[in-house]
Amino acid sequence: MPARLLKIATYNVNGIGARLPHLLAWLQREQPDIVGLQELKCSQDAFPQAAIAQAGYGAIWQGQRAWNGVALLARGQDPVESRRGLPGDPGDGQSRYIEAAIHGIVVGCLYAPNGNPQPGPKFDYKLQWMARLARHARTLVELPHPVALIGDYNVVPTDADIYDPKGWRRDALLQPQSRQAFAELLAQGWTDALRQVHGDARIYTFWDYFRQHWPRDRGLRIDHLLLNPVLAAALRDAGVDRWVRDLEKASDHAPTWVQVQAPSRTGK
DNA sequence: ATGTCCAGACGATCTGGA
Repeated sequence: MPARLLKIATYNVNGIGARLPHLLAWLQREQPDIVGLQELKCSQDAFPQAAIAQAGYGAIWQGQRAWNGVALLARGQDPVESRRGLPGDPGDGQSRYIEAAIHGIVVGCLYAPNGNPQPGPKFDYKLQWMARLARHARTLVELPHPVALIGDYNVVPTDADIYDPKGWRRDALLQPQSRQAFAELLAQGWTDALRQVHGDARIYTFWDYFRQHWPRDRGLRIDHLLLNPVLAAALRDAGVDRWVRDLEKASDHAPTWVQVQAPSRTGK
């Protein structure tokens, strides 16, 4: 019997109010099984649950007025929520993490802080948040079932992940401390799925709105799917749905995805 | 400093954030 494949995707929508038509068109065409969304930029009450249910997806979300906001969508089922918010700072009111079991996989959806300008309090918050993420990730990586940590990490891991590292050298996304935080996750045993599949190929997931960067393909790779060893063994393909970035009034990010062999229902 | 887009606000343009 052929193995069933699951598509897991992450998409920073940059405002779900402005981007709902794009989101629905993408769900219809690509039929991802598991979706993490970031930058909803909507209050908890304003999330378009009815339209997403109509498209065939159950959803959980953590909204926030105007900024941040994350959601998880599950094709044909409801996510089973396991966590809302990163542990380690009860005073952190920013909506940046939500986690659930979907189709037999534990999925954490994250929107890491941008951190600009650096140095400064926003950069300090970015590094503290990444340290909290690392502490939580350590509790997930060695679990005996498949786990994915997907989202906008706001980190360009290496100079090969950006069109112009010199032009961005002072940006928070390229700082050694930011890159070290990402590298520490990989050192725990997580696999960077896009790099695993594509080796040294140029891959971008974000093209800012300035200076016609999209038409000139001047991008950054900052949306990542990290897989624990159990799930990495099931990895079959990975990619970026660039056609979504080419739509009129597009988000500055494109959906980024992996295809994995579905876990067996009996478990292991 | 620049570039562009989103959401919100005592709004018919400004601001903060990215």
